[in-house]
Amino acid sequence: MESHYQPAAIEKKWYPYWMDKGYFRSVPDEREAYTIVMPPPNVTGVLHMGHMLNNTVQDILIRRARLEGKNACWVPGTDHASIATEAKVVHMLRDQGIKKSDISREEFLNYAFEWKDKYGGIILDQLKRLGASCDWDRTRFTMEESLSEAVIKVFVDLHSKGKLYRAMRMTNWDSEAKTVLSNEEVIYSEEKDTLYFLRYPLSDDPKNGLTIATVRPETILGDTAVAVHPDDDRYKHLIGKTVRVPLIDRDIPVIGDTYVDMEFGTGALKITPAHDPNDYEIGQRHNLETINILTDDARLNESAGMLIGEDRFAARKKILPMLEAGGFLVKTEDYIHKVGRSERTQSIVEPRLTLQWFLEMGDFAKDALAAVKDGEVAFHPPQFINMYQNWLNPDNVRDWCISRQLWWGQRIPAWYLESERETENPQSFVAINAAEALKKAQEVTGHAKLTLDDLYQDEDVVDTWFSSWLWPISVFDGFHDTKELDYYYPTQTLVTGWDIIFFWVARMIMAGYEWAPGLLGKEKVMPFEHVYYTGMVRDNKRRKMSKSLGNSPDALALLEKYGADGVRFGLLSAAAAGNDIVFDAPFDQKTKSILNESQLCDQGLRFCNKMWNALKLIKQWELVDKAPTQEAAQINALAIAWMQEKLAVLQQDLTEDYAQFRLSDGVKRLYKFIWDDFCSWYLELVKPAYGSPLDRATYDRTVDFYTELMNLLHPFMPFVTEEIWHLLRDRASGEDCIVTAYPCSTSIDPRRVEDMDLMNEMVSRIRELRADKQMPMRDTPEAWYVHSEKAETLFAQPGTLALVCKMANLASLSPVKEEPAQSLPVMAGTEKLYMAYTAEVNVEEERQKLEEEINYTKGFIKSVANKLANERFVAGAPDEVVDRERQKMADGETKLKSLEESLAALG
RNA sequence: GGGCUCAUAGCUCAGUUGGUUCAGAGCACCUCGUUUACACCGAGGGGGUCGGAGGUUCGAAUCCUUCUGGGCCCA
Repeated sequence: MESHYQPAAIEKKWYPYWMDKGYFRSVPDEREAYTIVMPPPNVTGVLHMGHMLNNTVQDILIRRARLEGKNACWVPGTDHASIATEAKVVHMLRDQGIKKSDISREEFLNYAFEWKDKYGGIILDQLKRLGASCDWDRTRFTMEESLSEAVIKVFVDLHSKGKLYRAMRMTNWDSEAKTVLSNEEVIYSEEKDTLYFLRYPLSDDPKNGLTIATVRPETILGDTAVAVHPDDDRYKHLIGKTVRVPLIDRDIPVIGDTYVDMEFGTGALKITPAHDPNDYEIGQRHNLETINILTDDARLNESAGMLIGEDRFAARKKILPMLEAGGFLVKTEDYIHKVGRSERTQSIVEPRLTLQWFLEMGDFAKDALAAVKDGEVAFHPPQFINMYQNWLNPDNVRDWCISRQLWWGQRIPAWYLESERETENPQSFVAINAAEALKKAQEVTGHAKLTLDDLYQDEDVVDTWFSSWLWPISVFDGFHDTKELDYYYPTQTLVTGWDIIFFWVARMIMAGYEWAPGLLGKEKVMPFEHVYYTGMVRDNKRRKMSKSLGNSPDALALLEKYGADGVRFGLLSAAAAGNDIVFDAPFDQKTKSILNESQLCDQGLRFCNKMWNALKLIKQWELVDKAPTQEAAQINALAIAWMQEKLAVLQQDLTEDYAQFRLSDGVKRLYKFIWDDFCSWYLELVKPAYGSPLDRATYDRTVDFYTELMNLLHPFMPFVTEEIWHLLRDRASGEDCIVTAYPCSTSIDPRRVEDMDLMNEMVSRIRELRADKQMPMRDTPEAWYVHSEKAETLFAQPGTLALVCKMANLASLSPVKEEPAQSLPVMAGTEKLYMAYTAEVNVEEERQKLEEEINYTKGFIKSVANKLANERFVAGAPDEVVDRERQKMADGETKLKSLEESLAALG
């Protein structure tokens, strides 16, 4: 056997093996289903730390369910990611010298699908390296035919229910990509700008006027009012009058609105409803005219009245000297404010009114909120309900703009009359295809002779979330056929990041309650029972790890270096549910780039090595039928009984960890158990003396224990556990760790643990004393214990004395009444022991140590006594707390007595 | 501006209805050690007034108020 654990070869071996055996495959049967749908990563994605964490968690839950004998089904897939993918394809085409505007929609989509086929599966292959046990036969893609059909069906359904409408809305406009951006596609950051102070003369008294402050002087051409605070003494007399917009001499009213911040700028605010979201709202309140002065690529249009055709920034440069010449520019100030830029093109986002499809969210939000409040969908950790509630309460919820000006996505199934192409809000005909739309158009207009040529389809596609909100239903083709949906839905657990709690989680809940009842004929059907939120993976500066920042280590490099088990351990041990995790990959100061290193993952790899060596130890023992000595037999019996008891408790604790989704605690618990309890204590207990063999019965039990531990650890670290599981015993075909349910140990007698804890304490204290006196390992001194009820009960059990001797390396341990000559005392809890010590004792040093401990113990007793003397404590605290205090008092006094005796004995 | 969340050892975090005079773990650091599974190891050790201030309570890391400082969402 290799001296060190080698993850690479072992991981390469098991994954294909599991696949060949079909262990990841799920088909409906009579067993209980445990279903997880993977949050589909973007087809453009490459594996990053967030994916690894998220999918490790899902894999743990699925493997655990599989081991519990459930029909575990984990559905993988990818998301078409409209904007990101379209940007990638546009970029690729540009590299080939093809402009998007030069090709047709169909041609573009061909290129896009080609791109998807080539790169879209990369991330899924990377997940295999991590050990993800998905049912790959079920891999879905949000743009494939069945899932797209579902999107269209749902759109038509919502339209027929009257929940869709088309309206002008202030949207984030990317004037370079010529598309509306969703809020999450806009990145805000502080930028330096200039605040221009402009004077607007009063219409009826041009010598007077008021001064406003703006960072966008070119937009004055779209002004339709100036607003002041109604309580502002400087201006309130002007409300109702009109002022004149500089350069174009348009008269606009001065209005009063409490939105205005009197402290900011001059306290007077120019209102440009077409180009600012807040101004738009104020405009709505005061029935102001809305003048759009920009084209879709952010040039001034005819409505501006001047500088027509100039880009918005060029226009700003040109208008300033004109304002200055006209005496309107009062002054300028440097100004730092948040500017929104397009995530894709970096261009400054232009607020713009566009005609968009909207979905009414009021009823949806109500249902989705109720589902979580009533506990039908449980959040882990539960505090995320607060955020969810905040999002969905009626005051905050906003209708969902679902249209996107892109080609890559499901095209909106709405048709319009060619004859109304230029009108402001043409009537629409929504249907699952053009033929149906034509029928509708013929009916509605009364023109039976309309042909397809008289109609044109909406150019836009729906938001990607409008397909992914159907994911838990559509991956089972639920809108087409409910055979699989009946079995797998509702799914059990959704594992995702809290950053998409509203975009995705809430919307899936909405879709679930909207369509699953009709499809399945059930009253209320949630898409999942539990939502487990993982934290964001951040770097050591607490920034979210992302490709654009370059602060994420290379996932594949980490897998290479530490093995999948090591990385899984590292990620998970740092990841308490919901809390963000700071990943420890260090920065290289020279190159300023992140290193593909991690102490946490290294700890995981070392853990694998520890287990590997424990296996080596067990495998090298020589076996005989009967233990060579009675003492060995007795020690082994004690060790086995203890381990059995500990394992029963471990199983209970782990069950609780899973129930509460405390997976990080679970893996740490196993780490401690295997390292400390199993390796450092149990294996040392049963380890035969040098040159001696081990009895076969103990060996078998030891292999049983280790097997059980591998089963328990398997969901967390699948590869190393499968390997060790197989090397522990010869296995029949079809017998594998991944599918072998573990037997349930039951607790027999908790005293076994208490007794062992006491012996462990004694051994530790003696080892400490030996270390303190620098006693070599080969020395085996005699030792004694002082009579007490506890000690007598313990040592009456066969093998206990031998056990302490073996572990503390003592020649003997026997009862004693007086302090033996040439010995040193040691306390283990309330029990006193002596160890033979023949070398010179530094009396002064020993005295000082004892005095320190006596002082401490006295202080301890005093504090407990104070507590017990307090009537309100004795009366108010629960009985068990008071009893515990009394026990502490008694133990403290016993200990104090022993210590004082030792001090006296020093002379 | 509204809301959520966090602050515990040098670092990253536990601390589950308030109850030990030990506030835990891992890593890092220091000392010692090659004892026949493992130096990717073992045995020890240093290191915390639980962000500050006030309050409730017999008792507060834990509950309340407030302040400070991070992170995030929305506007």
